[in-house]
Amino acid sequence: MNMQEVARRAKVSTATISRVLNGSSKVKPSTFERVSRILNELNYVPNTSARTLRVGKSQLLGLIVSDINNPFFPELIDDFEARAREQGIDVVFTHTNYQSDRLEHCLRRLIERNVDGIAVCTSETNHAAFEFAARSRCPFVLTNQEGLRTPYNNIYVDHKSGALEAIQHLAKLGHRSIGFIAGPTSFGSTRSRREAFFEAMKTVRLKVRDEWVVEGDLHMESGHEAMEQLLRKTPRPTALLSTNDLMAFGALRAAHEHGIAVPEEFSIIGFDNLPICDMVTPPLSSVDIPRRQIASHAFRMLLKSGESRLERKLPTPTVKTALKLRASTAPPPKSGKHQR
Amino acid sequence: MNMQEVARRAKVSTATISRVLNGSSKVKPSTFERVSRILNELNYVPNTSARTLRVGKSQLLGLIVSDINNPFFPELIDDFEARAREQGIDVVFTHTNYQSDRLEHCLRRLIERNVDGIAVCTSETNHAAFEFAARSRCPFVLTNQEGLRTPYNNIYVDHKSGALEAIQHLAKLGHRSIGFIAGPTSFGSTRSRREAFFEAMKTVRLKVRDEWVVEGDLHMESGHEAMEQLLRKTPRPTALLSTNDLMAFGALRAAHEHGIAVPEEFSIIGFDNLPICDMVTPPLSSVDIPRRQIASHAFRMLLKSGESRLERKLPTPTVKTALKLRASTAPPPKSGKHQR
DNA sequence: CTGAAAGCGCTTACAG
DNA sequence: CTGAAAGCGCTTACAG
Repeated sequence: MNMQEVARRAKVSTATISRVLNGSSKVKPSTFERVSRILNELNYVPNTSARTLRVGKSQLLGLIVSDINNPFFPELIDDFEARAREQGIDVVFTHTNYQSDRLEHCLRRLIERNVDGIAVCTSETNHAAFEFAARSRCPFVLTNQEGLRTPYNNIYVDHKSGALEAIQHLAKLGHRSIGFIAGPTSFGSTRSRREAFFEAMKTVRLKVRDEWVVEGDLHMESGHEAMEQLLRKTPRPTALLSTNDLMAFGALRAAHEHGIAVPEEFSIIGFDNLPICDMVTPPLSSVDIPRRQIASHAFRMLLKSGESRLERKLPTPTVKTALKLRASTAPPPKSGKHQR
Repeated sequence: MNMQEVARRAKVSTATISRVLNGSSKVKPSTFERVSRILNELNYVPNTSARTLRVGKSQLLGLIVSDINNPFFPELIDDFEARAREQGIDVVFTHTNYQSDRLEHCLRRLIERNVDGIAVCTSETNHAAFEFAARSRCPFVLTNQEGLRTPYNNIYVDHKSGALEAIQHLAKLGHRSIGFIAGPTSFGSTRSRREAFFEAMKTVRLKVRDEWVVEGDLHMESGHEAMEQLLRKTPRPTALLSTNDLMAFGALRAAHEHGIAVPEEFSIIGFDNLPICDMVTPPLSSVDIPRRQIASHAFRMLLKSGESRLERKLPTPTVKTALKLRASTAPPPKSGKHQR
């Protein structure tokens, strides 16, 4: 059932069918009415590929994330897709599994599909891939890939605001000995969280002890192990900030296993503010990354750089992180080591 | 940069370009070689819309889920997408937010895109929508929507095997008083979990007390409330099965707040086996729904019903559920009510 | 092994 | 307000 067929049955040209389909105002109301009815009766479904080929726009956006199994992403995807749907735009979704070489492949595939724009929400980076995308003229936007000065459309996530809030909160509770579970240095976002921690400690005039900075791989297990390491130190910290929530959950588990009560004997703050923070015991305080805001910015930027066909870079929005307080922090125990 | 342009530069026809692109064997090796090189130099990206229009197949599959924020779905999406990628197929992803009227809209949009098939992984049902899809001739497969006898391609999830394992496990530990947190009756999957619970109880010859069956809305908060209701009963159960993990987490939280130790004083088993089960305290035992298996079946069935253009229904695979034991169950306290 | 040509199903500038 | 016709960028049956 194509337009030809409909046109024959309605005794009009395909041009008129097309006009009715697209709600053109220059169709005589009675014709419009009649064609609409026939369209419905025939259960006509237009062919988007033909339309895309003709018009050059697909009403499709691409969304690339690192890892759909990471609970950080669903809300971001949700928000992006909801905004797209409002505008009658579909979303092709793909993920790289943190492999930067897959990024180029993903971009290419999306560009072949004539997507109108691509949001790249990955931890890993691949400049060759970005250059390729730029050459193709397909609008794209990076989230938290780069600092403020990059040639590409970009959204900047300010990790400092949230890290400072977290450290200030701990300091105000009386903590002087604060550890950090760091992430791999290969990702921009984990690097900037590390820097944010150091800077915040400086701001509140607390000394960072190198042996209290332990590196994990972002998974829960490595947080568990990092916590065990921290607990073996003498002296040991009375609180910690973790690069992400998953590792903080591991730390929570380790504390529990060692009979250390959180928050009474040890305070923990995560990073990400995953929905699961409400489900663990105690509920985990965490620095929120405003994923929905990020998604909305990305969507708007793609829309804008698509419509205006403009080549120049759009202004880079900055989104702030902020501490979401739950129940995993308290004043430090009276005299750390001798407790119990 | 289209094929015309490449053809001119390579001094061959577009037919030859197309053959090289598609790896046809009937091209003279030297020509193949030369054209390939030029293709690379020119950074040519084929136009998939044109190809789809011409060939009638899009190398695109649609995937519809109810709710991406539900941690049940990411693994399913992951598996489906991974299999698609292996075959050079992209996935358009969309979700209904549990609104059955959105289902038809989603299907229509995917069909307009000429997707080669659609996997419908939703809780809600909409028969009008399925009929519409069937009329369109676009292959689609439902997961756990229907029983074994339906005109549509379908994957059957056997909740009984897992529920029985769970109840048998509790019975073997010595539990005689087992409650159930039910889900809404509007979803097929929650209905069949309820039936599976009743049947399992019958099998182990335990009586179900109506006042120990409490209904929730699948969210954590309602599990919390359900648990509080159960704890107020006299006599009260010593264990419970929950229709899903999220509500079981709520129950866990409620127990904790009321100073009831899980599993020493109360055993809890969930349904879904979400990755988060490992992150709560104590780790939650849960009936696993083999989502990756479901996704794989769905993918294979779409591939098959696409290639053979066959109209008849494919055989319905059955996937079994099974208990995944963690740490949230133990023998009941010696004398339930008088404990402590 | 290669090319000329038709045609997939739309939209739109143009003419009336 | 409506239609005839061109053309978007591919693939493929056909001819050579």
